[in-house]
Amino acid sequence: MEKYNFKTIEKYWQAYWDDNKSFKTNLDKNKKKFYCLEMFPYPSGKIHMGHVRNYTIGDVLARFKNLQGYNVLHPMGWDSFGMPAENAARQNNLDPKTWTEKNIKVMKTQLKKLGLSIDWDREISTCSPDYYKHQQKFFLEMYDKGLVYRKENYVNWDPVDETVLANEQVIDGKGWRSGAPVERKKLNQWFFNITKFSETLLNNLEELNEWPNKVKVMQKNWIGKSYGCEVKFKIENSSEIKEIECYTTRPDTLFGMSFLALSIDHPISKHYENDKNFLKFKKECSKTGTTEESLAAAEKIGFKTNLIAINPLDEKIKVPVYFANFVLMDYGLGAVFGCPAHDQRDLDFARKYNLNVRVVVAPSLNEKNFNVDNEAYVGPGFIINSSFLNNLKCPDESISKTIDYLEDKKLGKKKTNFRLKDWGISRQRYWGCPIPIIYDEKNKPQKVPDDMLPVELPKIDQFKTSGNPLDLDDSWKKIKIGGKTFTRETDTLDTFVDSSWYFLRFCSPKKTDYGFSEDEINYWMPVDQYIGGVEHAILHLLYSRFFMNALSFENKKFDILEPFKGLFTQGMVCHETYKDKSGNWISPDEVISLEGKKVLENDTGHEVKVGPSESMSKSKKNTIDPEKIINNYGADAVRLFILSDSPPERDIQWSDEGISASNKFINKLWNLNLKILEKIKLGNNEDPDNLFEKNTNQFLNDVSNNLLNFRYNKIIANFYQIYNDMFKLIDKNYSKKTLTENYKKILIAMNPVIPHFSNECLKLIDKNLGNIEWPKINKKLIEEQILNYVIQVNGKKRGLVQAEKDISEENLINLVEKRDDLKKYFVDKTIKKKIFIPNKLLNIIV
RNA sequence: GGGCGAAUGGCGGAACUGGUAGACGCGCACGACUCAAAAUCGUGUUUCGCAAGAAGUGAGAGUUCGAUUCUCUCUUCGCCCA
Repeated sequence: MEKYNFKTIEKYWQAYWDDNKSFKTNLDKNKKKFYCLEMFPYPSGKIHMGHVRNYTIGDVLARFKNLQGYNVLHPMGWDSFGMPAENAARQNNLDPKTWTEKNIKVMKTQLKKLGLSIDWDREISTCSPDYYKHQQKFFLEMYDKGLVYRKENYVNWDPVDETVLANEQVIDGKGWRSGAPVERKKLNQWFFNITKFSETLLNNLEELNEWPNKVKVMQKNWIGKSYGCEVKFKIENSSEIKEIECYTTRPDTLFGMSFLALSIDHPISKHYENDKNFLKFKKECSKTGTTEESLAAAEKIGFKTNLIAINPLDEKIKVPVYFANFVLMDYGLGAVFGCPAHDQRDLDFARKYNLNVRVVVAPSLNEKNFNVDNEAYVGPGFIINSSFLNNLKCPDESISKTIDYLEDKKLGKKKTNFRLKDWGISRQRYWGCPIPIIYDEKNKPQKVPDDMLPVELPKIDQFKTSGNPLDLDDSWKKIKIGGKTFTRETDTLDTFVDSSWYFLRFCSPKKTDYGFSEDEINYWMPVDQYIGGVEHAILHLLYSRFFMNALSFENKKFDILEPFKGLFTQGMVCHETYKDKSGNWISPDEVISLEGKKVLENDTGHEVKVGPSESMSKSKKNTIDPEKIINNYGADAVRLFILSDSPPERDIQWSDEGISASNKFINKLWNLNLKILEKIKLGNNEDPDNLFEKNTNQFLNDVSNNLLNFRYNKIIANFYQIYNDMFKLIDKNYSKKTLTENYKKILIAMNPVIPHFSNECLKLIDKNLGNIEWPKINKKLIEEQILNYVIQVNGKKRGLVQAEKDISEENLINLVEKRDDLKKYFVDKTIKKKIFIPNKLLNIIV
């Protein structure tokens, strides 16, 4: 058996595609376009298997659409701002730019080795001023439109590193690097007014019918539209504070209220600024993080004021007013009323401070003595103990009736509320896009003048261990315009901003005066198929959708507002995990498999504990380096395997057996190919049977269908099947014409998955092949003329009968009666009924 | 706690709108080639049974001539939100 020399052949074709710019795309209004985009990578150092999977899935689609004659846009770029670069710079004493650029170079070479059909002339990098200068323009445009504003907001502050932490950098309330308890700190920050589009972002989800439903559900929950009511509570005993307004989604439980709770940032807190105990309480609260999750986990604590609030529905119900750590200022009005019987949080609070618990909802009308102990009742039922609301069905009738009543009496008003908050975009970091704002002597923000854009990052040689370098660099920070001194904004933009419009930039990557050309956007957008990990299902996708709306707000720039027509979220790549005796993780490279199951440590020969397969991660050391695998088996084998074992939306197990099977298969294909070439050379004896042609068309049909439905694992099964078919048939004597035509079609159908192999084989058949096209399928050949009919007796399969297509019921029964092995099941019995499904089955009921 | 989804051989997974369960691959077993091994090729491989046959798609019910597929209840696992 001859070995397929993937090294030479893959190198040849990759150079060929590069030299000929085979995947270069231009706007061509006469051709139907297809925009295929995979989420662009963060240049962290080397590509990982997740990238391999993501980009292989996309590449198969792009190549398929190319063969189908579409004008395919398939670009690649780098999401190159972000914290890892700063961390690496600190560690290695260099600047983030150098580190990032080196990584990009390495990863680009690696991606090319995968044989991706990418138009590299459109390559972009978000950390390049050529990219972010347009982003700064967008920022200022949005500033002019009122979509950007500044306000004070809490951040996670690491007091040791003197830096702001992202939520994921806070682990158990402590900074991930310093280990110091994280504090809440108020900072002035910039915000995008994404909530202006809450309704649009929610409603437009409905038209996205090529998105996975689960992603739409997640976005819907994230936006979190709720219907409720703002209720006014009179304050009895204060000359300064007359009333407090609360937002609630459950006004029907008002009669069960036993306290009012305010956020510590509620305007009323100003009245307590001189109260030592309140300040102490506030400090206590600042110890819990800023996330909803950490607040939910934290103990509920309160600070009791002297205020007494009156229930608007019953003036006899008077309750104390607390400041509480679980009320957030940016949800609703920063004030809620507590109904302990029907809200777990309120119940915990009430038990702690010995407050009244009054049940106002019972599961059914015969349970009027229903009681709540330490578990709040939040289910449906009927209203009790609530005067005129009694017996209303909850929540169907009770909520709307209460709101009507409150509105009628001018005690409250109906209000829809969104969970979605405005997008805080300030980051106290160096390695990001500078915010194009300067402050005058009075600290008033001003736009950086247009002719001074882009605001570029200053070059830095060394990273101090703490603080933001931009803040420390006065030569950059201070700027003189027209004799006046200004101070630059030293925060940079959240990197999610960079990735919120990169898909637009790909349409006009070289345009210098603006971020994109409207003409090109209107041709290429929307992205027909977007492919990436489900971990970006909420933020990245929502922000991108917001950006389209924001850019076109008050000044229509393009025809479409939804950036991604189709979305596909691929699963992760997993691998077994290994630990040594002392419980340290061991990488697969250090583990050796002997006599089947026993797994030993390579160096020491010690036995290794094999753990469950988990998504590949550096911390668990269960990663496999794609470049090594490509070097050992070739890109085609890797592409084949990464698609073969599991449906692309599910997690896949990486296995040595798997990749080696793919490698073997390509070698088998190669040897079959040599045999076919020989047969083509010889072939002149006409074998009348057209099985080869029939199988070919069946194969084309299956592959086409599976390609369109993202059933890539089944495509690989189709490959194995057609190989098995060809292998069986190759000893027959087909004509040169039959062999050549059909084998070519098979190779073309394999081209999207194993492009190097396919191109090489096609070249061997026909040197002057030229452009290849997706073959037309002859459906007539696929339709069977002789079918296997299933014969059931009482619904149980008893055998098969071969008969011609479209046979009548009577004729089929005649055939069955001639078969002793089938006849025996019903011959002595009375036939009650016969069910005949044309071209499928016959069920005899006795 | 709420929402969404999944569960099929030793393993990854097939089965189009209810109509042959287990395609295809891995693994395993046996055989061929070889002094031998690797590689390669051939045969077999859901379970029980010598066989005829029976059972079988997480568990239990239901609808149906017929259910992996539809409905309900439960169990376990995954993801998202809290």
